[in-house]
Amino acid sequence: MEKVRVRFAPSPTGPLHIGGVRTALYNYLFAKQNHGACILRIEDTDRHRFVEGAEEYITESFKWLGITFDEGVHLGGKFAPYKQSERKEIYQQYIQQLIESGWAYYAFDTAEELEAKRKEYESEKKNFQYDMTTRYGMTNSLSLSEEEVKSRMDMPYVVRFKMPEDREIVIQDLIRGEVRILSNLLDDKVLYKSDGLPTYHLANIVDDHLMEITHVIRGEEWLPSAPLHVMLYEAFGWQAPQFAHLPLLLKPDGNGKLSKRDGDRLGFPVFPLDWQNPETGEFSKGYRENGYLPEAVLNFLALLGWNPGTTEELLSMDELIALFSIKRISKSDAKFDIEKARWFNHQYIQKKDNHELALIFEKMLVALSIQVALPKIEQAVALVKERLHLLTDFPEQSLFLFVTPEEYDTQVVKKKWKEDTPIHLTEIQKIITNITPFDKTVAHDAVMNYITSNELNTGQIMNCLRLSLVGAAKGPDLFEIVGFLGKEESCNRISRAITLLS
RNA sequence: GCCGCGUUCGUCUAGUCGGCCUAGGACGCCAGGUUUUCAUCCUGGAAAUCAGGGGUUCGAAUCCCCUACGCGGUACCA
Repeated sequence: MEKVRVRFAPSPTGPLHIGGVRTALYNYLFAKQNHGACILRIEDTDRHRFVEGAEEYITESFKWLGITFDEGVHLGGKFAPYKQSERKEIYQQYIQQLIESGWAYYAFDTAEELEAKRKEYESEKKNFQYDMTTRYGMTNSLSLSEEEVKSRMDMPYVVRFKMPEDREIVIQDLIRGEVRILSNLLDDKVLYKSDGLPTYHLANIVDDHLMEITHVIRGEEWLPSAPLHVMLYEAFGWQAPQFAHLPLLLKPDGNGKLSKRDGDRLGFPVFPLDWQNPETGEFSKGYRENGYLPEAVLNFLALLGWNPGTTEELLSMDELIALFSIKRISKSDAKFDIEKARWFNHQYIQKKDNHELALIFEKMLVALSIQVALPKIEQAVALVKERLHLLTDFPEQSLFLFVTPEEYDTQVVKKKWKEDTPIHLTEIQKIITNITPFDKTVAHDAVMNYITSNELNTGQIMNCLRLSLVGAAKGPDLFEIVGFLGKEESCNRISRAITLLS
């Protein structure tokens, strides 16, 4: 058995959130570093919140990101099944054990009764909690006689944990150190629902134990229920795994957890892949479709709440695995910064092979009904690569290389296009035409020679030439463009500009 | 309300058990340079009195206490 076994256990209630991706990444890095196992478990014990397609989305996201699991749904493993809805019988057995040992009890209070109770307390500015102070006044196997309990067993009921009194529960957290809480403040959580399925708390503890999980690395939102989990391990007589509660990812502006709404509002993705909710039709964009490279997303995410202890920030997956350490995870929440994510993406695009990029861009061009041979695209990549922050920047950065400009930037025209411009451009066109064999360097020298010998304004002429070829005052080196377009197309564009702008 | 966790430049963070921190790096921002254009790139700069207040100490961002603020939790959701 591996000495380290971790798990990522999402609930299929929607697309995988970017914060979840980071949690999964940390689990993955920790497992790989320790030659352990990383498990993917689906926690689908809430039937009401189940969303069609969410599980497939999660799987596909990890596939894109390059995070692999050693065991889990779709993968199998020695502790299968890895989907909680397929493990119902297992939980029934364990909840029975808890009832028999006196750690849990049946409760018959209906949702309406509980709601009424809460309202009642609320009106007195108090908070109702199903706990040691109230449980004997409620309808459960603690307050009812054996006979009464028996008679109610064919009606819906839940099973609650009987939180022990006067205990100081200590959680040893790998990130936060010791966290202490008094058991008297805790409530009797429902472990088993009336629909025959366990709640997260029960299923989670049973599965982590059965699957021999050694380290639970999860979001800080779980810290408040960690004492319950610790007590459950005690109730079962099991050794608890080690805990590490991760700081949360916060929205870039203001406060609060990063949510889908923030992404929509601020215009950046919060999910790895595009997602459309099958029920509401609501659409959410993903990093993949927005032109991010998975390695950039991962690198950026890894550094949100963790650092290697050096000033190096560009880290490959292998480097992350080697360098990762739970000790270096920070305690405080991190605000999400899409600008830095863009910067990482820019860096990774520069590292990426031109041919690989060309294959990606070929599809984008096809989608725009532009057919270009792959070697030509690769050539274009070499020209515009360094100006790309997102893969999706490619079309707008390179379109003029493939398509003759339809319009000319009016600002530039106004500023640079003079009365004698057509005369000079016509001359330059002749110069270019006469170069055989055609060569961009020769073309450059010849044009420069024309400009200097006629004592012309270099910038003004060059900008007009650029305007003719590109349609705007942007783009890579002018003669690289001329070289890319070739003699004929370059001359055609010059003619066209002269006609349209004079 | 109650419980828990947290608090260093706008943001991500460094700051190994107090002294080398007149607080370092990165993103972003600003300026200059390179480029006949734009972007990239290079150089430089502004930017945190270390949340505030008390201690302890020769000496504190680093230790202790209090306060404030932020976040999380408080469901038959995970």
